[in-house]
Amino acid sequence: MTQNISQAKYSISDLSKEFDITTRSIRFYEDQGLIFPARKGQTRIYNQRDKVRLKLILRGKRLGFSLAETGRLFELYDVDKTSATQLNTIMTLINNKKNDLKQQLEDINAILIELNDLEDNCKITLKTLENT
Amino acid sequence: MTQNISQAKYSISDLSKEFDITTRSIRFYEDQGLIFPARKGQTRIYNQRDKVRLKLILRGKRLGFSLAETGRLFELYDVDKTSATQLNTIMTLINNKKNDLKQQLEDINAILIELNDLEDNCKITLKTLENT
DNA sequence: CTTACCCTTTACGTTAACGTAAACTTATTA
DNA sequence: TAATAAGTTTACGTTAACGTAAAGGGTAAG
Repeated sequence: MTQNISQAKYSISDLSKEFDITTRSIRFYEDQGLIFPARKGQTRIYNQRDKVRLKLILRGKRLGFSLAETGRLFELYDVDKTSATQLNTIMTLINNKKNDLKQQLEDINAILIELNDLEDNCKITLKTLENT
Repeated sequence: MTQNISQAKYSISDLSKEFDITTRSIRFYEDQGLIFPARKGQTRIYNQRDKVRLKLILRGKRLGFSLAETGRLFELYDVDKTSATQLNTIMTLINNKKNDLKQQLEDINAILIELNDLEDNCKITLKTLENT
């Protein structure tokens, strides 16, 4: 009783429009081993999994991750069939990444504070200008 | 009564060591107009202001800012002698940046949650391996 | 004086992440 | 059937952010 669970399928231009990136970029990510869409003939067919990966790739980019880094993060998700030593290696990687991200959180909060100060200064200066 | 307030001075290699970057990078940032150290002869002399800027440049990099973006942020700090319309433009820029950063905060929190899940899975798998 | 070290400028090389163009296949529409 | 649209591969071009090497000046120690 193998049900044909209807999986959503997308063309490359579908995803291109949805994520507002070029098809060139999408093919490039495949080239770098980050996604591996199915093929119908030679045409690429993307499914939900590919879509999620694209979303993660773009999120990574916003955070300044290289494609290689994002690729390594993807690998971390295939934890099955790994030995204890491998698991420990993975946990080290995870903790490194977490520390990076915590540093980024600090950075962002610092900049936000500065930007708020700047904004306040602008407002004050504006008030001053109005009173002339 | 012009006091000679003793300003700290640094050589390029001082800063290179302190921030763990190459002198090439430091000169490059100057090339891009992000810092403008004084000169003694043709040797660069850096002061506290330059040091702060370097710190900000590196923080920007950690957040995925391009040097050009960081440069634009630096310009925002010179708010003096600007007209009201300019101030409004600046405040728009500030708000755009703030929105970007808030998006990054969301991104980072999302990834941190995923990493924690991953870590939990690793731990569980490790426990399982121990019980064999 | 020369050796060593730190500084300088000039300039070509390198990597990541695509842009862009050429040349071609497949499918749909007029 | 011819044109249009969307897909493909191949491959050279581009930009940012430095790396790296060459060629040289300034000064302090041996």
